[in-house]
Amino acid sequence: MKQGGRREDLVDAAFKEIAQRGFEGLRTRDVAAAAGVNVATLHYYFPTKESLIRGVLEHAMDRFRTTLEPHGSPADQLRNHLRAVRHLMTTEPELGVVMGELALRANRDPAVRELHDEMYATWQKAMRGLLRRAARDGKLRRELDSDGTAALIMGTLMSAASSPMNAGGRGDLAIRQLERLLGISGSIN
Amino acid sequence: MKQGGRREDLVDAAFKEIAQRGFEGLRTRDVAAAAGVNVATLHYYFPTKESLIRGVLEHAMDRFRTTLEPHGSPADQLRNHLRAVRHLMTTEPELGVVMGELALRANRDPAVRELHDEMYATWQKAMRGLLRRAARDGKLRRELDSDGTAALIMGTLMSAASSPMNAGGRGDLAIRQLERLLGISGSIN
Amino acid sequence: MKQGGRREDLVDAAFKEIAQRGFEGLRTRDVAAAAGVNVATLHYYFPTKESLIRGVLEHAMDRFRTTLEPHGSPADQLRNHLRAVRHLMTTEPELGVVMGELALRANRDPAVRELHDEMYATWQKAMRGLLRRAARDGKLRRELDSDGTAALIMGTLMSAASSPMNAGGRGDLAIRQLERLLGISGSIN
Amino acid sequence: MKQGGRREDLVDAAFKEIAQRGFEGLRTRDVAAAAGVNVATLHYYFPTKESLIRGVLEHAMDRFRTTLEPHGSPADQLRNHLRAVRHLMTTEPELGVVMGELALRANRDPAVRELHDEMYATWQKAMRGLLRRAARDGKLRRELDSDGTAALIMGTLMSAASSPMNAGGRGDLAIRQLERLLGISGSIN
DNA sequence: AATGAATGAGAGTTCATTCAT
DNA sequence: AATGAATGAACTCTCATTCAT
Repeated sequence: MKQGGRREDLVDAAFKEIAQRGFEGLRTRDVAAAAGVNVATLHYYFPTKESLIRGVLEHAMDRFRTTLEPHGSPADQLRNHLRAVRHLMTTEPELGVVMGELALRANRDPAVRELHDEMYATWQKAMRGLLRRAARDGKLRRELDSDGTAALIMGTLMSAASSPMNAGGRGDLAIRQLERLLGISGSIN
Repeated sequence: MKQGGRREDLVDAAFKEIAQRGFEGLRTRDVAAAAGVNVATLHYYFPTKESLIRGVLEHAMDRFRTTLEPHGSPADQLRNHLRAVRHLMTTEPELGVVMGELALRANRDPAVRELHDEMYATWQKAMRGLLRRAARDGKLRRELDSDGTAALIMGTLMSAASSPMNAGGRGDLAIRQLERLLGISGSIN
Repeated sequence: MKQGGRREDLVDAAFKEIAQRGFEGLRTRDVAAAAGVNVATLHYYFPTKESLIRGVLEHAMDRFRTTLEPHGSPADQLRNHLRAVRHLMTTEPELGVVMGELALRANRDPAVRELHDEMYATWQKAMRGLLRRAARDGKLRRELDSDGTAALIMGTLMSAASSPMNAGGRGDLAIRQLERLLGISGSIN
Repeated sequence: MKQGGRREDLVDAAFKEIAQRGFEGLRTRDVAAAAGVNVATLHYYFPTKESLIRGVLEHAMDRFRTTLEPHGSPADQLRNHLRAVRHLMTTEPELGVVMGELALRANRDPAVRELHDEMYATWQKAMRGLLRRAARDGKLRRELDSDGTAALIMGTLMSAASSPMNAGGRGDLAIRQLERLLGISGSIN
């Protein structure tokens, strides 16, 4: 599963570090140590700490994108999407935390902001497409075909993924309720 | 509007600093300077940086609590509550960011975690009370009287308040849509 | 026994502090606290830390001088003197430590050096007087009537009083042996 | 004479600094500067100030041990030992001062205490061995074969080495007198 | 490609001292 | 005579970064 590659190792280590201690507690030395190399080696691959962080964010977003890529039967995609997040929250709680850190950082770091907005735009477009198609198929009430619903879903998912309110299993209450409200709380579960 | 008090000044300054640069960028020296005092003075009031942060968080949560305290006509309380957040997001975007930082930090700092959970529990209790009474009054569909709805509302509000997705005015799309879904998108707007 | 007096209280507190933590660990705040007053009050009585230290040293030397003042029967004075130190070591081990600190500090602080030398000179004069008179009375071998013996006695006493080698009761071994060597290990014990 | 090695340089510099200003006046920056490196470099070798101090103490005790290691003809060892200290006092007065600081610090710092006691025990054992053998050879009065004499010698030596009473050449008065009393004031001088 | 050693620029914290009251 | 509040200067320690090897 792992195929080495110093760069990847370093990004992985940094990812875990951020998930555990936040940007606040991110130390190049710790990352290097966790990856089993010298700090100087880290700087060979990532000239600055910022560049390392950028690497982590790209990686995190890739992971997010990949996992959430709608797939499966055409009409169930929306349902699947939400379910995928519920699943992700359990399997990889770290990802949620890192996404949260990313979101917060986007507020003040223009470079991160750009990454964030790009990802958000992509997501939103996909989301809207799904909603529209679902509505057209009669699987969704007409009035839900909107940017508002996309925003609501995305907000709920993000907060579910990153907030400590959701630790301890009761995390997906909100998502489930949203599914019910949207009328897509599929039989398949 | 301002009534002095070094302690308050320092907390205010730290609050703004966190909102602007995150915990990551919080520097005692900058806080002190912003409050117009020497660093040593800061440490006279707050022995450690951690204690200053705690001060800020308590302050932030107080502010949040106060603002969101449901008031006004009895049946409209829920509506008012949501509206208050929408309003808060515009007036004081900083508060949202700080709450976001708080939430993230709660994931790794037990002391913060405690503060967070306490606030969350209080809020949830209030929320559920509101939902129940609204349902009893016939203003809300029966099936919405639940923990899930409370979680959904709170998640949406939090994410609306702290995420950069919502900057630039389109922030309250999600909340509005939620109101519509709940059937409380009151004529009063 | 205690008749108040802020100055004395402060000196006492500082003395104890030095005995416990050395000059290295002496903090004006701690001294003030131990004396039950504010730091500013301490500075009212002692404008600088140095002046407080000076006060402590004078106090310590007074205590040393007083205790060791040869008294009692004329010929036994020497014996009594040594015995007094042995006694002092048990009763007030703190005094020894402080005298040790004083001696060390004298190496680099001219003001302390002056105090130290003055005390040393006085002591040495008294010592020599004692030795001479004891020798004249036939209580001491002639060849011991010298500066060397005085130096030996004083060195032994000082080291016995301040060195951790002597903690735990086995401290006065050296003094006893010295008494035997000098032939004054009196029947009175 | 000097063979480099940053660690050694730093220890040397710290040693001199302590001799000159005491623990009280020991500043990492000064030590680093004296060794010609940045403070951060000092912390590269010694993570904390305490660890640097420990390094210095070990070094000092090594130096002490080495110098005082009894060598030369078997019966003269005792004499040589005392003479070596007299010599050391003139050649390296700093060592005495540092040993004094060490002794004082041992009173309150358990780690230092351990070092001190260990060295003391070693020394005492060697001393007693010497005394016994000298007595057996008939070079020493029988009644001197004791822990008391060992303690007396050691106390005298320590105080001679570290006390300001001994500055200015008249330092070895006490040792000489002790030699005379013990009857070992050898013709060799 | 990798590292041990080194560093400049801070960071948080401490402390003797001052001053208005 | 006493204090709470304030400060400048300094201290130890940290960290991203560089560089010779």
